[in-house]
Amino acid sequence: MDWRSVNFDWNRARAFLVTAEEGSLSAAARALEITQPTLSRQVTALEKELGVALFERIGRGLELTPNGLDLLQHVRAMGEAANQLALTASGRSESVEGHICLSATEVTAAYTLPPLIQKLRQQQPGISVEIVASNHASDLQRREADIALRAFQPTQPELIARRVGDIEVGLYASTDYLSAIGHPTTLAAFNRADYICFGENERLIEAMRHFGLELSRQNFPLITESHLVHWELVKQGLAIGIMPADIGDREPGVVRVMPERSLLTTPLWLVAHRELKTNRRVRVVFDFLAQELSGAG
Amino acid sequence: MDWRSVNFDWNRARAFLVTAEEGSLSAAARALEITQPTLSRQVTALEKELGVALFERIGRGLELTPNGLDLLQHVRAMGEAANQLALTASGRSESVEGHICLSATEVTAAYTLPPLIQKLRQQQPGISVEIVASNHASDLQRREADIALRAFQPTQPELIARRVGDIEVGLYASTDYLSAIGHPTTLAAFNRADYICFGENERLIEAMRHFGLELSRQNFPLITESHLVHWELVKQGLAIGIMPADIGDREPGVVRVMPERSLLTTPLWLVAHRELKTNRRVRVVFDFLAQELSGAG
DNA sequence: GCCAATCCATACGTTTTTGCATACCTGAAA
DNA sequence: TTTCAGGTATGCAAAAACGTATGGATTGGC
Repeated sequence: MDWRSVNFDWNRARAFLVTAEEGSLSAAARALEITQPTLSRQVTALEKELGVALFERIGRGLELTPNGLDLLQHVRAMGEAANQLALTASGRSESVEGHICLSATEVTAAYTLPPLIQKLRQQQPGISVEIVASNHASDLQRREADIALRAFQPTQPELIARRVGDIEVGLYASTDYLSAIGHPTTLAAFNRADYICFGENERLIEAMRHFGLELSRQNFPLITESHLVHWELVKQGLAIGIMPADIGDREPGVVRVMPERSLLTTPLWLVAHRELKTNRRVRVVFDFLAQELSGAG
Repeated sequence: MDWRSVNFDWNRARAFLVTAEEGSLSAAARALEITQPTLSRQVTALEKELGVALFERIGRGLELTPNGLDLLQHVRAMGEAANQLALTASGRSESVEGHICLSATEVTAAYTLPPLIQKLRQQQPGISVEIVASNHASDLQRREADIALRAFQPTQPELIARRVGDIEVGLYASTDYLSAIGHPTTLAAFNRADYICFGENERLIEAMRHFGLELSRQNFPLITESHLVHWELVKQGLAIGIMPADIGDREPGVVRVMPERSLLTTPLWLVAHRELKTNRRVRVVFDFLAQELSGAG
């Protein structure tokens, strides 16, 4: 075969890809963990090598030229393949020692995972753990994490999932707050309380309606995307919030609202990429978490 | 976005691809125009970086491991995208000076192209020309050539083609050979002559049958894939062969067999990749050849 | 309108990579 | 068995790429 057209510096293509996606040389250099002058030279060299201007230097930053935009789709394809290569290669590694990245919601990351990770690290001291605490689902396909804990079953066929239990979610308030609003006991009384909302969470409002509460926008004077900030607001007596029962019940100064009624039960899924499940280290951590969460749940 | 899984040395992936496809480090190094030790170190470094053994060093050469085979498909995808990148980038170049690669059959390359290229180089001294003389169609998609001359219309939509004339093909023999077989004049007499065959060319035999000749395997004692060797055999009086009329008629000592009858007329197409046609140099050469061949044909 | 922040390009010393020469190995043929 | 051809790995000097430091330029906020 003729390899002439493949025989250019592929690292320069990578430099072009990340620069275009990140929008600036500096940001791309940070992402690739190299310095900005190096990346600048790589991109310039690629432009010279191809004989095509990829970026227009305008003021503070770069802008893709029409030619650069045309060429970007091909380096994107290279990047996708490179990503798959790295993913599959990781899946072939049989080493238990090394790094693993877990993704979970803030609450799970803050309250459920720490004791499990402590136990894991006693059993497997060679494994270092990174926790991505995020309330949106990480993209396992792009390997933003190796293993994710999610409240829903993934639909993508390239992901494998195991249901490890159910989380009962309840309404919680500090005793101070309940005193301040006069120790309500009826649903009608709770309809006049303040609640904390997570952005535009329709599912949560629907669950509350099903619970029996008739809440309007005025019931949500506090909004935060951060579940941990939300929990602090609850603990400090600003409003009523929601929490997994096993966590909320452990919190002194906070009590469950109408504990005899169930607000919401959500499943808990362990998810990993199919390719990565062939990696021994991922398999070990996955099975460990599955056993611990199932046993505890 | 998270670029960690893309952040490995892409040149090492290229080294892996070409080594796997070529079958040995030495061959791959020749293809990439680098030295074998360099390539050896790149492949070794990739294996170490991924933590996966790609090749098994087995005696005289390398052999892909099962893991290497799995990973090969992804670097193949990277290579395809890299190829498209280079192709598209070349198409964006506006420089007239530079190199261009023409593909044609041996006969066309040897007899039709030389005067045209001479004229082209007088008009455009900055263009250097490479001729790929091959009797199978070069893969313009993989850029084995920039422009091809073909006897048929390509079907791939990514190729653009222009019909530049028709080639009349006739049967030719040396006067010495015709004397030796007794100056035959009838079809029946020519049925007892010797002919030269190009491998398994059904189309040619069908044309001869349509011409009126009833030939069997015994009529083809000489076989060669090389059209030029074939022509030498004709000139040196070993058998009857075929040739474009304008070339055959110019050859002293060789005459056309039954010139009043037409053996075959085949179109001549100029073909280029759609992406490359936006390259000014390719456009210049393409249009030059189209004009010259149309005017001459 | 000025200042701070951010970004890109260039200069120079250092690190990494490459090419050359060479040693070593295997498989086939004399 | 010896020899030879073709292939892979290692030592060392040259070349290329990289990081640090720095200058020039523009945007956004006060």
